[in-house]
Amino acid sequence: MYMKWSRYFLPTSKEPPKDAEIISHKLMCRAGMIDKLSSGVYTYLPLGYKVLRKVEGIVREEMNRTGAVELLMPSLQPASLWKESKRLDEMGEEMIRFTDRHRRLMLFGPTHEEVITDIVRRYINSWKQLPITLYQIQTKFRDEMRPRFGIVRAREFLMKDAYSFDRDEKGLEVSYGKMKDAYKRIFARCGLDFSIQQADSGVIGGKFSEEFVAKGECPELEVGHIFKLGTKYSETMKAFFVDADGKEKPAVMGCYGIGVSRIVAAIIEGNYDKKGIIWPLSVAPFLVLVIPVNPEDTTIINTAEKIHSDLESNGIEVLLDDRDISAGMKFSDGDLIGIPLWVVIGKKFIEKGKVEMKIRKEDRFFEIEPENITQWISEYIKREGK
RNA sequence: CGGGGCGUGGCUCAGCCUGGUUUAGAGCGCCUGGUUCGGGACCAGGAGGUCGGUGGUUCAAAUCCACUCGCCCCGACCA
Repeated sequence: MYMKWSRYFLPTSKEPPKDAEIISHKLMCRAGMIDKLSSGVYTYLPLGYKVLRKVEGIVREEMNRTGAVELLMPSLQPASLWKESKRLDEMGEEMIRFTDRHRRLMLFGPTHEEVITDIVRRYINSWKQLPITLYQIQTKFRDEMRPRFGIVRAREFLMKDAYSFDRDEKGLEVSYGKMKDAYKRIFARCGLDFSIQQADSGVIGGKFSEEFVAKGECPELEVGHIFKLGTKYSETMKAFFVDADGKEKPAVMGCYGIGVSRIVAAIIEGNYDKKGIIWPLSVAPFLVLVIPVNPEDTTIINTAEKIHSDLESNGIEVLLDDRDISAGMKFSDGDLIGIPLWVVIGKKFIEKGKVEMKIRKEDRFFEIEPENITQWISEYIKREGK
């Protein structure tokens, strides 16, 4: 749809809020992407939500490509399930709990091994149904002792969690390998520079885990963590299947998490300059920013609107900065929110019928005829790879 | 959870130590009019806070004391 800045909701600011420490947090606040409601609890404003959805889309595509199947589990869970897995006390205060009106202890899921194992034990009975990997993209709740760095360590955040079930260890190796490959593709597509490290499995348990750590100044990061769980949950929760030899065996599990909201921060940590964010094409909230320098000049504004609708009809997401403010402010805001390509319509259009393109990441302008814009952009996308 | 810090218009902050000319200020933002319009313009006018909350000390509290709530930082912890 036609998107004009004046009709959008994009509150940028010159100053970062006092409590922002790391660059991604500062920029997300200044670029009008997020708003803090409470410690570790954030609203994704339209621009931030758009980026979040882009990342989510990449994660979903790559999960589906491996043959994993998406479902959606509830955030609300009965504590009884966690008693069964013996993790109720282990997770402790980090789990947000409450007693419902029937005096039943409930909790907001910090992770979903229990729920998925419960589903699988009731529906998967035969080796013929294996292997299977199920995943969801969902809001998780963790009452962090100390929320930090904006959305990097939040108490409510978006996570993709996948769970694989195999007949045996060999199968787990295959499922695990597929996920690991998918993770590499996901982070690469998001423009993240990352490393893989062996890690402590913590409360999740299992015998082996690796974490994906995004490079940057931020001391956190970890953006993904994959585990070979083995039969920890399937045995304690009795998720058995009948194998080809007629014997009952526990499913061999793996689980695979990605902090979707954390990826957004990690992308910024690795893609910014003094002026603001520089979105990789793959996750940019808009691909093109159209700037009519003087919106009172009808020739300029008409041209801007025409370019805008031409691009839109070619399936390119465009934001038109139709605000009645100085050009300098538009440029500053444009740099801040990091839209990859700009089309600037100003005096050069009046003088010689040319507009200017700016490539954000190169911080470079060049002239172009208005009728060539769409083609140039299509080629640029192809060249840069989206 | 231990240690430290901070809460004053939408945002960033000054004032607090040495209570009383402060009808509580500034910058940014916002509104109106005008001049501007290629890198966060300028002039003039204007709106907006009772100083996180409660209680106390005092003739008098944004300023002192106590409690409380919220937020941030360091540490420990962290799929």
